[in-house]
Amino acid sequence: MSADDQATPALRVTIADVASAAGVSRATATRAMKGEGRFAEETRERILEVAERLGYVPNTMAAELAAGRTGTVGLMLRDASNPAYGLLFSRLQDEAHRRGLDLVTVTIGADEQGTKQVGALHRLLGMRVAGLIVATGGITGAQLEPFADQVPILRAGRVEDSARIHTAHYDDEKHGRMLADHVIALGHRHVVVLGGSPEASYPEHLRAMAMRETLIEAEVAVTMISAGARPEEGVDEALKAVRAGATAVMCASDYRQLAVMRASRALGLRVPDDLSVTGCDGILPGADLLGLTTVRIPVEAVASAAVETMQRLLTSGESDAVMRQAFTGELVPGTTARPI
Amino acid sequence: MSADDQATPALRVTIADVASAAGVSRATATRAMKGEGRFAEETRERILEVAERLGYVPNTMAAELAAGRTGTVGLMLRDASNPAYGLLFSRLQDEAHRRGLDLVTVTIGADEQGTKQVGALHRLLGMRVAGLIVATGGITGAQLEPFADQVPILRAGRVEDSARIHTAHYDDEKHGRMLADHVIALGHRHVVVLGGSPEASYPEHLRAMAMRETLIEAEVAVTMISAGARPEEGVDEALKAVRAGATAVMCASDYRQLAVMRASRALGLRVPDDLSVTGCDGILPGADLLGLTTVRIPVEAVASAAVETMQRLLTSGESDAVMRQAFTGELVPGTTARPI
DNA sequence: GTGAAAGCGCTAACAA
DNA sequence: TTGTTAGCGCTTTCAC
Repeated sequence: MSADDQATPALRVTIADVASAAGVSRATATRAMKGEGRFAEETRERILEVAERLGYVPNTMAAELAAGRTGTVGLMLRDASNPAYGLLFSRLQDEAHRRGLDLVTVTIGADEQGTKQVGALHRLLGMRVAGLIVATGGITGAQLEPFADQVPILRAGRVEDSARIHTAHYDDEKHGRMLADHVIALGHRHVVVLGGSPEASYPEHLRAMAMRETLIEAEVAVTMISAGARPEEGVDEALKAVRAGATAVMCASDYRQLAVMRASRALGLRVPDDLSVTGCDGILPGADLLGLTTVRIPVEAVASAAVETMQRLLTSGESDAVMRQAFTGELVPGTTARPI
Repeated sequence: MSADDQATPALRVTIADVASAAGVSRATATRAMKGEGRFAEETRERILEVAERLGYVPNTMAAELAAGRTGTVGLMLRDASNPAYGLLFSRLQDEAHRRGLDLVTVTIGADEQGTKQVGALHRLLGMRVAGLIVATGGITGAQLEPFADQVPILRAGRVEDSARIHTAHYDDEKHGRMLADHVIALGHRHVVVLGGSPEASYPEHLRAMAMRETLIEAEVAVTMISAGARPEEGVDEALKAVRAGATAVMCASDYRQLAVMRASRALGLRVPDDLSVTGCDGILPGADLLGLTTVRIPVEAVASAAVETMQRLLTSGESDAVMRQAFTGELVPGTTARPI
């Protein structure tokens, strides 16, 4: 039997084609293909072989529509060009793979206003995903909340204000404190804190506020600069403060730290001889070569907690208590900050 | 528990609910919602309002199943923890947004063997995506080809051997040549080329071979090292060659370059005083501060060509000629390579 | 301008 | 063990 008019797989092949080619009914074909229910092993092999030969690819939409459930978890991601998010994305995927969860991802440009974000949310909800992991600050808890009793929702990476949404996040405040303690221990008495405004980056804001508070408690003079999203913003102002006597610039992210180092170099200021600089994230490949003083955020821990929690929510009826898990990173002393 | 579930949006709301609440038929509701076909403007407003109030979220699976087509393009991505892929991902998303295409992404761990990769491919195909952009080397042209006449397929980032698959890729060979020319111009006469094996990274392999060829043509002595995927591999061997007289190490990626710099530092070798080092990618934030001598790959151009081409394939009947577009990056002289 | 009805491809009882 | 029969939620002619 080698009359192969079916040499090329066609996506139009339906289970009905497979069934009739194998001489069985659609129901039998379905059961055999997924190995559930009762069927003769011999039949199964024949069906599988026919399916293979015809290039049958099950239509997921139809399957899930009929079954009334989805096997996939939706992931809303922030711009992956930031290595911190890229790595989180990567680790979430790995962990999901390991646990047998399928992830489907949509991302939203950081610059978009609410509209697109909600559009992306609706696209995922429209797919009737079984769960939702949100790894972007662009969408608020309030926007998510209405759907929280339809599908388990977990925010990954940053804290969540809504009481009905689970989280696995970085302990941004603690990170801010760790860095501030380090700078204090180095003996700095006048420090610039350069962070994003709450709207630009809430995590950065949390870090910056924690730094500020910790520094003030230690009676260190603080110059606060709240900048926009672009890392270059506020750098000039920070260096102005340095010329006015500050000895260290604490940045709320590695990106800003790099911007400060760049600008310092351009002005002939040496790091750490003329000023100390710290960041936060510790994800950049090459951060070690630059000697960045920073905190390495616990991406792996957050990713695995996020996926693990999601899986639990999916299996055990979704009536669990709301999970809120914070993870602490590690101080990387580096060489961009030195004793005064 | 109160019996008031009208207030909370429910994913279970179907268009039938909306229709009956608005006192129309499902057909009318559909038309009004998408603004196609004939309907009274007044009716439309009423329906929209009801839908909003009920928290209606259209079931995408049902819609696309019924309509027999999908509005989304599938993206297969390689591990986004590599900033080069993270950035490509990000730019592809941006460009797709701009052009009104919806992207749904699946990624595959780099370590997986064919099985998972094919699984991911089938998941996308199962969703009956309208097109496919493949940005991972983990899946071969041969595996893709069978589906090429069902759905337009475009490979982004690296060259494709299959004659039926469109591409928008980096000109890896040219990049290799550009870097080699630079090193030759600096006067190096004995150079180590450190790249990945073809299996570990095909783009790296192409770059390394082009470097080798260019160097040899200029009668430069070349020591080739073909390493595995991990950037540390082959570094010791490269430095051994340096001690044996080589004056430059040309790496096929920035990652390897960083590894070489790290190891050099550990051994007390200074870059570029004791040896020159080059890389390739130029994507790392902070690459400028490290002064990496590299080629900045044209991620933006590839991303926008990829999406543009896909959109064209989607609109104009998919019988277009196969597109093959190569993009060249820019040499970044840096300070890690200096004249001998 | 609107509604009735016939599916899209698949799954899941329930019979046979 | 296998086939029959309803749908899943939505779109889309084609009458009204």
